Amino acid sequence: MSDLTRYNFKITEDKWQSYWEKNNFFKVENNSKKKKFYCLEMFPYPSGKIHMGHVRNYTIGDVLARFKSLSGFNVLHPMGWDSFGMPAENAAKQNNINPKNWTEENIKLMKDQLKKLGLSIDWDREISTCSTDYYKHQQKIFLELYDKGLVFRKESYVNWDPVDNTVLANEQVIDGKGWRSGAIVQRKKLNQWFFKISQFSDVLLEDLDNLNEWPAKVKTMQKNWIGKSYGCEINFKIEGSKEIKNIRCYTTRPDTLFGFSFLAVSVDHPLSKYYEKDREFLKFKEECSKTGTTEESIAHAEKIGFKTELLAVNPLNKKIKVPVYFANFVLMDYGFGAVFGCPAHDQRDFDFAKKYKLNVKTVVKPKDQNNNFEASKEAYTGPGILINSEFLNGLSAPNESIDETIKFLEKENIGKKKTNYRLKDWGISRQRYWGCPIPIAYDENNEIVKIPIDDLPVKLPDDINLNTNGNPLDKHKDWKFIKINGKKCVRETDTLDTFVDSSWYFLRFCSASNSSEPFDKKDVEYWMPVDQYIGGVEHAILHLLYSRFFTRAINLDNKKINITEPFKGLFTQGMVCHETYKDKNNNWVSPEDISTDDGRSFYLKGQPDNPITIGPSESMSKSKKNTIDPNRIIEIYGADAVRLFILSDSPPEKDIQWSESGITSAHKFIQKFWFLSNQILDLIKNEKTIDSEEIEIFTNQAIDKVNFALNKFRYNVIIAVFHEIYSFYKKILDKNQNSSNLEINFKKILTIMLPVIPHLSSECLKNFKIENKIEWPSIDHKYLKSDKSEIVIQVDGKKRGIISIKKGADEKFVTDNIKEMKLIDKYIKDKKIFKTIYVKDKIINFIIK
RNA sequence: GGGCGAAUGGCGGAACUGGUAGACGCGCACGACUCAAAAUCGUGUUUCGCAAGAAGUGAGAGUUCGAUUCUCUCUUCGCCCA
Repeated sequence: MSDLTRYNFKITEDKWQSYWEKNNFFKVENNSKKKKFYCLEMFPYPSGKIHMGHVRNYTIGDVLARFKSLSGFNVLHPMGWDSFGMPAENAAKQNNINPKNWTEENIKLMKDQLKKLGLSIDWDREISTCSTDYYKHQQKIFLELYDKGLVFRKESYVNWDPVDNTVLANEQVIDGKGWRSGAIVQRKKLNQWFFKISQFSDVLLEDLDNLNEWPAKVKTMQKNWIGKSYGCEINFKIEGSKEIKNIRCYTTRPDTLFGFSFLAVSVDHPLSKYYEKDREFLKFKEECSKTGTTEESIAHAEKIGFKTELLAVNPLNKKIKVPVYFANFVLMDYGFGAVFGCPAHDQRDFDFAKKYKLNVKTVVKPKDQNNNFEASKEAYTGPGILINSEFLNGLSAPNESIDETIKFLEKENIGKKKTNYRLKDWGISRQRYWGCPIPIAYDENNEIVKIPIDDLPVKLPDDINLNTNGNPLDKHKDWKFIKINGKKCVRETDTLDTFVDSSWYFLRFCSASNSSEPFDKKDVEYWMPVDQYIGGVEHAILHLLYSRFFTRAINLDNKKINITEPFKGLFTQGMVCHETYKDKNNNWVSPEDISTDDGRSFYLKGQPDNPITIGPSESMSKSKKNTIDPNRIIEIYGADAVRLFILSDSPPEKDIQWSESGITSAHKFIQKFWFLSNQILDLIKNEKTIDSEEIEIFTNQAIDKVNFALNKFRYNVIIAVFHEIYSFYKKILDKNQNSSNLEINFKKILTIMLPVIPHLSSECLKNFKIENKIEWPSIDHKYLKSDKSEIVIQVDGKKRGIISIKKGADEKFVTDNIKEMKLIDKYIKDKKIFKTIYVKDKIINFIIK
């Protein structure tokens, strides 16, 4: 007798997980005659607890990895830890422990949790970016890039917290104040390290076209981020100063030059040094420093200016002279730190001009307006025709007018055409302890000295006092002062941005155990590029762009690897959302703390007089208390149920709503299927009848649907097919007939379910005496469609009936058959058929009107 | 403000290149089992209508024999950039 007891997922899932582990089931070799498939999910930050976002990300990846593996590919599916970064440092500060211990402890916890999901990961290749085994190679790469001239040092502005004595990331600046100290953040100039990513602006942009397995959305975002623009640099003559005779500007709209009414420069512009003794200017500069450094904060801030006594001359009409301002909305990093203001055709300039009562002269009119058109309420930025612009009048803006203006400026030697990029060089210095040390020192003349290769890695010191202001490494005298070749040196105390760690980890996975080199050329040639990369869309720009930069940087001058694009396919999954709850005092409430008696109205657990209001479903976050702990759910329902549900309700690229009823229904399915499988096991012991065509057709079609859905990432459709499979085989069971092809087909079914619910499938397959050599079933195409087709009968495009007829029938045959049907007489009667449209095996449409 | 995308039952969603709209799940209703409940199983479930039938994929137009699918305008929402 078969096992008709309930499916004990705890025992079975444990059993298979340890079986896979003991047998090194997912260990992958670098040399194989099989075709390779590199499946990678973005590696996690080891916070100590997995969240539903991880569950979704890694389940999607695991389904693909298992599918490819069953399909005969040699699959690399590794996992690692993005383990440097601020949370460890903060936690260590709070609890007075070492970030290293905290991180390693978390990795242990999280690894156990991930293993409980039953992922097909080759743990032998596990890497952790905070281990010297990893970052020693990174330091080597850093020095190589330095030798290639891709690393440099320059002064740059940062958000400075004057209380904590530390640099803040943009997102740590809230309303102009430090998130921790609450102090007003200052802009401070610091010497910092940069990667010269701008050298690759053009190729990074152009090569986006080749990434045809990337979402268009991500490519657009990267394109906008790189922000290539064609414009013009113009040299303005300045009057009223002995020192400054010219100011150079960059503009994308030189054609609006006749609407020029002021010139604005950044407070950091070289011009500013002549105003350093001016108290009013210093006050203004300080005011500007409160604005912050992001483009967004500048855009939102009120436009303010400081008027100088200087005048700028309009190069197209030298009689026109306009005032020169310092302004808070001009960035030194963009263009030349100076812009010419044309209020009529730029909203920012318009706001500024209104505030300081400057001239607004309209020089472009929309095509359907007359020449008296005036941009009086807001700037007009659309296309049109040039007016009030002397020799430019009548040209169409923007294309024709821009070309013509540039031609003139070049001829007169006042300006020239220039391509500009929004993408800035990548600042990689972080004044923090918990990051990869920069392998650089400075000698007594403050000259840069590379740490010799033999002295690598530069290890982070363990004995560190984190409870100091500023960078703890800076205070660690033993570590900081060293000798290189007998010369006294001071170490660089900045550490690397953690985005550096994740910019090459996918290469490291190819040769995870190579201790002498970051990676082995042969391994990388075999595995790269990543065939499918899966992760959150929040990394659409920085992480992916930096990784694309890194592969090019590593390849520069000496082709170390055989690829330029690291990620052939990219998939960005949606977020996991949950309803939000608030109590009567407007406090967020966790879903675990609410109760209901009737399923309609809810109250705070144990407090029936404290009603709960249900808010919209939003992405799970600790602050809104709408998180669900995957651990708890796995405990209650099992990993297979969680995997099944997280894929079932929405297509993977869209957000998914977590629901209690959803996970219970997934759990019920697992139980139901277990009974079904066991009952079929019983049934196949009976005497066999002949092959059932019905089974053959259904099973082949089911496999076909699953194949299709797998290739298109329509994983929610796969789950729908699973339900169809259940109800079909339930009906077979009810017939209580063992067709001679039942067993073989049901085994195929179990196999195609394996990527999604590996534990249950493996257990069922084992009961069917299949344990090793499981292969993805092939399709017998003759069963995909029967020899009859259902033809829809339409009259005037409306569905009026359906007829089942042999395949490939011609129009006459179909019409003759339809004529015998009374159904159609009703609609056609004695009306004349004008025209008949017949699409073979699909549809026939009679037009009678 | 600019760019991109989305809108289908009470809800999540399905529909391959224009060809039976609503697969599958949730919820709900009814029924079976039960002293009863839970669990489980079965049936039904776009709307209006007793029915025949009609309408129907955010709104409005267009192309077409035929539009959820293609084109245009608009509305709302989301994301990114500003």
